[in-house]
Amino acid sequence: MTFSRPVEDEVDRLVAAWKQERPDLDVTPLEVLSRVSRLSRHLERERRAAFASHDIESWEFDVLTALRRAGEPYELSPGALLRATLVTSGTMTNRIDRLAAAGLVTRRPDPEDRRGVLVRLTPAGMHRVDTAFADLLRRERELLAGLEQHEQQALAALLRTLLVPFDTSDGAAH
Amino acid sequence: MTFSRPVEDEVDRLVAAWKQERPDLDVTPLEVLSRVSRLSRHLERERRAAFASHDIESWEFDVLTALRRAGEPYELSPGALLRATLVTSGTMTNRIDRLAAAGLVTRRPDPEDRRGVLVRLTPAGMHRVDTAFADLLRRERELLAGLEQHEQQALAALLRTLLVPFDTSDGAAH
DNA sequence: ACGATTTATCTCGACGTCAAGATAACGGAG
DNA sequence: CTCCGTTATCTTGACGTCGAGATAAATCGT
Repeated sequence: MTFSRPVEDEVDRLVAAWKQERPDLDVTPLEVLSRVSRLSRHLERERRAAFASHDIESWEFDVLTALRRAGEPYELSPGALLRATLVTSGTMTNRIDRLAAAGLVTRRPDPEDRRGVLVRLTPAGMHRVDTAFADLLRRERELLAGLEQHEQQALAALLRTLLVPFDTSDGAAH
Repeated sequence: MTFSRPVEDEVDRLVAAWKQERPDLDVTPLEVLSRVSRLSRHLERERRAAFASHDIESWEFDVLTALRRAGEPYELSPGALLRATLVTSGTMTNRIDRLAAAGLVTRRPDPEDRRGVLVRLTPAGMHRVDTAFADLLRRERELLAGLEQHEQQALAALLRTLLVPFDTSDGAAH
């Protein structure tokens, strides 16, 4: 059995400072949520660096992977894409415009709903995303190397509990 | 003893879709990291909503809390602030400008280093941040209500492990 | 059929962030 | 004391996102 050494991260210091300044408040929620926010920020930087070598940007990747995951014929509506990526509709329109200009997706009217359009991955987009994704997974595995398999599973399960309420009630962007 | 029901979040669906489309890849890193990113995004929305009622914005809060935590005399350099908030120097300059214009902080030259300046919380800024912080903690506690105390502690510990490498090697923004 | 409501997407202006570079001052080596 | 690399902050321009509103079509109740 290994005992955890007193290794501190920035959040430990942050919480200690609050206890000093506002001993009347219970700041334990920060132990979890502040770490989530900060880790996410660090991850975003890592992603950006990882993608730089593949000539792809973070936001492009998010959209292309959603289409890639959808499977044949790699086609989704803008609405489905914005729900998958947690951005607003204006943002998604803009993203699709730029991806189409880059030849990574095409846009065509939905034959079954004349309000809608369908966004489809091109072969070029497919190749781009598959290459970048493999590399991303490799780098992410390294970031998790500090945790045992079972710890990763436990962490995933705990995070899922927090996430379910958001993903159940419609967390759709407008 | 309670058995966990098969409650799914969006990441479960996302991982399942990848296994279908790319059975050759091991996508388990996403179980953790994708949840961190998505949860952070949801949290940011919650924060924005919470702050709306206090006439304060998310980015303002981040800067003001850093100063508040610092304790008497509630004064830090821009450099310290950008390290605390994980933004770049240009962003921080801009933020301080706007906070100063709003009368929530003041800026004065550092008497000991003529390159530097010191940013200090005003009484108005202090009041603003203390009110908003109490409310934020209340809301965050609700978000964590789905987890027992010991689960929250376990989650915090696991996240710390992932965070330490970033916070140890200088994760400073430029 | 008709009108009201909902849904899907796009338009546009305001805003915050980033990245790179400019400026100025510090601090150690010789 | 001077040179030079480093550090601290600010400036600037490009860019991506948001949020509110516009447009158009589908859906539902009567």
